[in-house]
Amino acid sequence: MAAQKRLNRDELVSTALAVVDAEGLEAVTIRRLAQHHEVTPMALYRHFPDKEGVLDAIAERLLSDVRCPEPDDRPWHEQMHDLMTAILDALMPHPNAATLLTLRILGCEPGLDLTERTLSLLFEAGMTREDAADTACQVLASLISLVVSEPGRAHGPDPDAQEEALRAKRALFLTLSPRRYPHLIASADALVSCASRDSYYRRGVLLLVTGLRGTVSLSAA
Amino acid sequence: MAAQKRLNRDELVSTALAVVDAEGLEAVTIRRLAQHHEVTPMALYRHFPDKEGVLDAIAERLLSDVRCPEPDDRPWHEQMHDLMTAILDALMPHPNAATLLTLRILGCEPGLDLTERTLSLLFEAGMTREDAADTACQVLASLISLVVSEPGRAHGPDPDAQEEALRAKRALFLTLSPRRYPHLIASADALVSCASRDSYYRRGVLLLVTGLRGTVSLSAA
DNA sequence: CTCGTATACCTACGACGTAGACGAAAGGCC
DNA sequence: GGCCTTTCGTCTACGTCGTAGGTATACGAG
Repeated sequence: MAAQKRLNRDELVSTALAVVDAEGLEAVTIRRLAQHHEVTPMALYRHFPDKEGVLDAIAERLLSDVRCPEPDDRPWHEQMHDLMTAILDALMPHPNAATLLTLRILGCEPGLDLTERTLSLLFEAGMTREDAADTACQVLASLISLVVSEPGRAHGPDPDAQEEALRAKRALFLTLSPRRYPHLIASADALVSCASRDSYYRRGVLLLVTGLRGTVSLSAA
Repeated sequence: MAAQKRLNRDELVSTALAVVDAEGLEAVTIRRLAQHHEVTPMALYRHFPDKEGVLDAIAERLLSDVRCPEPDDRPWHEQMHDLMTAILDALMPHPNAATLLTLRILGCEPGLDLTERTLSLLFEAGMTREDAADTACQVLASLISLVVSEPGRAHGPDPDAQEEALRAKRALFLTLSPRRYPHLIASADALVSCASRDSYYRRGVLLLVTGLRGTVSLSAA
């Protein structure tokens, strides 16, 4: 890839992210990253404490990609909708890496910012401290899981293997007993690879926002 | 642990699950499982195709622990509520293992059963095939993520290290700028370890069910 | 008793994360 | 320029991992 003598942390993270996107999380190894930069594996330890540190940095990169909308004076749920959409926009291109975020949001600055913003909207909606905390965690986690488990994702070394895996999955669905799994077979296509990414994510956000509005208003009553 | 000559697949899975629960996913190695059963590492390959196979089996075990309630003639959303609660009850004791489920639900029988049941309730609610498929994925993924990212979880080799990690996180929160993170600091306690597990999960289910009812009724209108 | 099959064992390989000591180069200060 | 300190990449080496390939044993059916 790049052949400079002086390593650069940001570029290391970029190639790490590229590897995750192309071949999955388990393809990220210290040795491979070093090879990409034509450098000894141990060189990376000048820039990261250990491999965990590399993964942490990938997570932070993803979170810092979120273009968090500024607060305005629209109702909280509209702002929440936009915030959630912004988060999804940042994560969607990196479904393999998104898994990393689940336990790392509160461990880096951009993650803290996002959480703060989410909490502030939930407070605005009238939630208590505890409810807001629990709910913020769930909302953020749900967004991540929406990306991670988007139907149609497969983890393989290369695109060929991934397509192959999809075909296999589809074939496997056809072998199921129609008596036992009628609904599953009816929705088979949509389950193995979602019909429209766009509507999948729009439904996801809608479900959460609707849930929030509903629970808030009934606890206010 | 057990010192029998004849290995037993179910018991292997049980000790694997025990290891995950106690020390996290990365502590599960072929060699350790073999050691627990006083056997050569290669012996395990008579019972699992490879390490992935072991993880698959753990996932399947978790899913088969779900005590799926029988269909009855209450409204769909009440049945959905109970189904979700049943799933959470099965996953809650194994937060470390729950991560495995995200990409494995559709890969084993108990997972298919659960998905079928979820789909059937969503159809009953009036959803289309595509909507039901997308929504079922999201609901199941959200339940899993609810468990995986329950506030207060830490991953360490032993309970001491985990408690230590919690203390560290709490301390880190106190160093945050109150100007920049007012809401986050206000909810700090609940974020680092949730006040009441019970209400955390109840809120989680409520949020989803409310969201479902809301989106269904508005698409019907 | 015999023989096929299932099971466990042994040996060995390559990839991984990373500790520790070392050398070279960059940058600040006179 | 000359020097010194800090930074950064290199080298060597260790222990652990997953697992391929071949071998030994024990059991059940004929």
